[in-house]
Amino acid sequence: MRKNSVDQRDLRAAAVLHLRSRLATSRSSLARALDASPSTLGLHVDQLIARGYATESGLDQGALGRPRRLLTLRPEAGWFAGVEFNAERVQVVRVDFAGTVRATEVWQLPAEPDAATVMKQIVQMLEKLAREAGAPPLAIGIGTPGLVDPRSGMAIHYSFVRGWRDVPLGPTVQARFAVPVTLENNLRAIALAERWFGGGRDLNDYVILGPRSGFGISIMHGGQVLRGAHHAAGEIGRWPWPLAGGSHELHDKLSAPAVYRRLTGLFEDDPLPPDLGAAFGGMVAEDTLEWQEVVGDYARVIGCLQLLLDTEVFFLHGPLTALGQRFCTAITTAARGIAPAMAEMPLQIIPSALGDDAGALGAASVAMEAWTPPA
Amino acid sequence: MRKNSVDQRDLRAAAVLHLRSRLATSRSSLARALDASPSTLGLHVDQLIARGYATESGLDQGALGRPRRLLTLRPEAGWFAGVEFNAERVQVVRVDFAGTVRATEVWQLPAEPDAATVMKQIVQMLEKLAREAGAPPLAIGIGTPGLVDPRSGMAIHYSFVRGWRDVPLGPTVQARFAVPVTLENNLRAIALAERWFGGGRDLNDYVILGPRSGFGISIMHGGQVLRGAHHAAGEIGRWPWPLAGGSHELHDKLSAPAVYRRLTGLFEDDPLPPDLGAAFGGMVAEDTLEWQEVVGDYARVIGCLQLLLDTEVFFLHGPLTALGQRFCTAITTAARGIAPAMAEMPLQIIPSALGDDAGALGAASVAMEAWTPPA
DNA sequence: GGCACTTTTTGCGATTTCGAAATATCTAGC
DNA sequence: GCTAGATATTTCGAAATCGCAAAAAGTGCC
Repeated sequence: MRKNSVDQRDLRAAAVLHLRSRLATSRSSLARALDASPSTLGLHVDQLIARGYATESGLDQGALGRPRRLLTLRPEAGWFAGVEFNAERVQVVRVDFAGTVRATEVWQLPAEPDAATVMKQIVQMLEKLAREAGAPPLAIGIGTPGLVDPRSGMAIHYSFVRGWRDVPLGPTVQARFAVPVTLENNLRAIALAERWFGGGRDLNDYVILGPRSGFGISIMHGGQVLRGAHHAAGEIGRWPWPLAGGSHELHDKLSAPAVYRRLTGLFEDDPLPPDLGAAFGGMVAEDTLEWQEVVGDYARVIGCLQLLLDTEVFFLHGPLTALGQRFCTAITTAARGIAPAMAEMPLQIIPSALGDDAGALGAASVAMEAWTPPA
Repeated sequence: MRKNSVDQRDLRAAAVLHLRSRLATSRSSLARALDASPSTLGLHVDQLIARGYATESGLDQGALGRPRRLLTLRPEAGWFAGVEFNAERVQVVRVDFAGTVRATEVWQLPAEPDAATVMKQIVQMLEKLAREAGAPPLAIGIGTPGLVDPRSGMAIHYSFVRGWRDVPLGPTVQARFAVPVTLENNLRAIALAERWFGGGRDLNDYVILGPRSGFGISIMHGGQVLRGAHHAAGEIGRWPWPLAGGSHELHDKLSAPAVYRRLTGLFEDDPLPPDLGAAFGGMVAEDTLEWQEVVGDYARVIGCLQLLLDTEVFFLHGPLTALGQRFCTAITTAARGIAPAMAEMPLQIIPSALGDDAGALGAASVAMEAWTPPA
């Protein structure tokens, strides 16, 4: 129905995004990718070059014909700030205009912080990034746990920070830095991170598995993040488990702490190691019954998701990635054995190559996508 | 990133679609809806009128200002054909250019038909429609059970018709009628029917529940049908059930025949009434244990879907709609009791107002969306 | 009736985009 | 070295679109 078309300003913005993703490298390939005429696109590229956003970076001789004049974004044209936080820490990243990560910083929050403390810390770390960069960012993205309304910049609710209810996080930060500030849910930001910095570069359909203190997923479908009618899609941690008549939630079985307890035999109240990722990494791989049960639960959930969503790849994030490819392969195998229908199902589960930075990188991705070149 | 914009020909097509959906009724409201300038849109509307697709149908005086000149599509400007079939029957509808259903026809197929018989029947019924209309259709949509590739017009697989594998249904029909032919999966077509002819007129996010001979769903998200990476999304009938360690599939529990057997105590091999819808309609409503179990199973599945997809409405289709609002209300109530998380969840389940025609109407919707005015 | 006000529609110059042809720049083959 | 062929980029007139101002067509108040 609607053409994949864009108008002047958006055309330039789309060109910048394509160059940053390195999906297109010359005027002609950009024109093809953006479905614009070569002449129009040439004009916009010339403008981007004139304003210092891009340069020609040499020639690329194909097998035949006139060589393409390669286009590159100028890293020094500006930078984007990505922020991610939860109840324990705040992390920021600085990404230059070409999409290279230039700095990351983590700050541990005091125990049981309140909303004001978190907000203050976010602003302080952004200020530090700006000082180091010698310039304000072009845009700021914030990955926020809990419910978020990206439109208004309000953080609706997050139970692990005291007083975190209807916090005007977006407007507050915007007032301080006077640049576009965009909020996005944590996990959905990670979906974007996978697209811009991870293994989702050439994929339009994938799912992020996010077992951390809880268990949630985010869905990339047709190149767009699936948000749901009330910005609440992906909350499957609240599924009852086992599904038919269980008294638990999926959270209680598949979250990172839960999996650690199940694999090590710890009780509910026993203290957890401070760094779960390291703890999982140091585990000796054994085909214990507990291991098989955890793998089986994951396989069931992922198998169902695959039948429902028909996605291309599942990216595993969070501490459990330390269990490595072995864990993912075990899940795949188990899923194929659950039901005849699942045996033939295409299924790919991959531990994300992005580490703890994923959320902050995703937030930076949000900023990159929100920015458009000035008129 | 990309603007919601359209170009010349698509702008006219989008204008026609908006007029048909009665979401916009004047030049100015169309311009706002399509995000185009009033001047540009005026030109296109003048063209549509000049070519006989639309007319001005009076004035609408608002509270203030110059009255709008109402625009209407001319029903006699052409018609669209919608076809739906399964192993038992073929149904066609004729929808005029303004979106009014003008004729529907059903043909019962012989028992265990083969692919050639089905195709021949489809073509014959389309020919009859065209004869009655006195003109060939502007476009044809076909709602197809099983796997479908809308791009190539190939029907990949459907087990209940002999030899139904990689059938070039689209190209075959196109060769006969020389108009655009679009295939779409049965249930996904119904999602479009709900948008064009049912209760989904003002909704962008809803889910179709399709318990017929099997159990599947289709998902409308952000105004777009969710297809999945391999056109296979929504196949949750193949979920194992109960989820944790069940030896059944959801099909076996929630399909229309299964529900009928569960509610009436019939055995697997007992014959079913010929018209399940009528049978459900004639049922005396009793709070039996079986009823509660069926409702409970539906509640669990729908609750999980709601947490995952965060949709606005679930539309119930198929024979079970005959159980009425009572069934849907019972599911809603049951879902709220399953888990604490589900108690506060927004949840709306509605029996579709579209009857057995839904699939054919959806196919016609596919045709309407595929058509664009000639240059 | 006349005037202020509101909203829709139309008119027009400026801007943007397109399409196609012309030009540029390479490889391959003779 | 020259020519044919291929692909990329630029040029340029035509077409589409926009933004804004003007005109049209009502209501309500005096």
